[in-house]
Amino acid sequence: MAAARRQLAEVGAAGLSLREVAREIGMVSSAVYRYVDSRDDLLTRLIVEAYDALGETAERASAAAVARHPGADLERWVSTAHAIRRWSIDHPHQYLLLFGSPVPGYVAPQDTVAPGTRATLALVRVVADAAGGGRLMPPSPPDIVLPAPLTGELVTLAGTVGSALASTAGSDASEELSAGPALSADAVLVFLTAWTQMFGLIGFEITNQTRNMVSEHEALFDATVRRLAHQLGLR
Amino acid sequence: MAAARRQLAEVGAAGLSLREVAREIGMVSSAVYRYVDSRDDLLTRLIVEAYDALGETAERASAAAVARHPGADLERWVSTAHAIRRWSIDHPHQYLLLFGSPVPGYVAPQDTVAPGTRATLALVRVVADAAGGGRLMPPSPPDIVLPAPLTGELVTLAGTVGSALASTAGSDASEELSAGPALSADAVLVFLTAWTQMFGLIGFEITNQTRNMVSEHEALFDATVRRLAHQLGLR
DNA sequence: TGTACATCAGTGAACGCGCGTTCACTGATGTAC
DNA sequence: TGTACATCAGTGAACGCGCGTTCACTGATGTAC
Repeated sequence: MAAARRQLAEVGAAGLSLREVAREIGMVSSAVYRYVDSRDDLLTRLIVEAYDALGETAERASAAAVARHPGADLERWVSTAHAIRRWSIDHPHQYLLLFGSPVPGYVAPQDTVAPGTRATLALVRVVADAAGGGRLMPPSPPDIVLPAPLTGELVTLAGTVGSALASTAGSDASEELSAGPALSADAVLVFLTAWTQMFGLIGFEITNQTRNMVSEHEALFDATVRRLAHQLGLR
Repeated sequence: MAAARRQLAEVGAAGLSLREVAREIGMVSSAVYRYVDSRDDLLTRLIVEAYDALGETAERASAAAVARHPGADLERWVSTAHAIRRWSIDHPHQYLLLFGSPVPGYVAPQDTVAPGTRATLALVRVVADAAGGGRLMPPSPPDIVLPAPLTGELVTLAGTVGSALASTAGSDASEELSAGPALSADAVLVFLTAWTQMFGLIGFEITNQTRNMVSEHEALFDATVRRLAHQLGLR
């Protein structure tokens, strides 16, 4: 697995080959079948591993921020976000394995779903905790009429998130109990917005879309993330 | 080229093969070298083609909106954005070729840079035109202190954008002249934010990151884009 | 303590596959006088 | 109108490559009595 991880880091998921992995550990290619069912199986393991690594990074940063300054939601949000970016920039191929183009011919099995939500949940927990503590003060939103089906979906999503948070509470939410469906549909919308923006920005940085335009990536990310916090109502 | 485009649409860039393209048009594999220098050359052409298609889509939508309601910046922004999303959703593999994981072993030559900016320029032109017409009314921003190097970069970028707009003016800016460096550093920051968010959201939709969470993609995109317009100050 | 056997990690050869690229070639189409 | 030649599009065979996967195997390590 370590060799596979190294190879992934070097050539990316699309170029990953069982034979090359075997070569690197000085094994004959058929020997890796002792440890792995197939190439797809190897990919799945790498995906789960990467999701877990990213998720743990986010959770640790979030918990550390709580330990430092309980109730300082803004700083907790910012450092969780920076932890996510840091890990992504340090592991670009793993990031792309998770959020980039799908690997041709590979279909992700169900096992990858749960670990895939960890980082996102760590982020949303910051918002939910602030909301639960009555500290969420979003600026008055622009008046945009949402179509009913979308509103319905956001409400449902708020519920899903609420129970997901509740079921994993205690792992790092040392401060307060997750209080049920604390998020409004509007908060969920803004969170979705923030989430896609964060990952969009990180993705652009990694795939170098911003070449010739931006070099101060970390500062730009920081400013972006603080703007998002403001929109969410984190103080 | 048409066959190559079809094949790209089917299997994606990483799975694209000269031999398969040749097969589809009923040619022997060596015959395609009459038309293309190498596989990389074919990829480059496809990239340029895709950038141009996306760019033209955006430019047309923008121009059409101006023709319908001159000065209605918000609607112009919204329909340009929707045109970009529409094209992307309809051409997922081409989108991923441009904005997804880099194809292993391929390095984009310089020729792809200019067409790569068309869609972005179409978007930024909407903002610049509104600013030039004195119609840009952004809400008071959250007070976030930008580090000096970032501010410097944003100012430079504003200048670059200004001259890029000026040099391509007239092509679709039928309404008004692009008035020099109309954008403030702050407007550039918010635009970058909007840009990454739009493409982040589209990318997530295409790679299906939002599975099980959102199905009302178009409505979500619309709401997002309108929020962004509000932040930019478009009315 | 010693023997008999099962488990296990890894070997090496082979399979069939599709790929990008080269090269000398054929035959049709166009051009010059 | 007819001949001579150049250009051009496409052929077919071959190259060397790396891939995922299978299969029968070897030899070391562990376990039972």
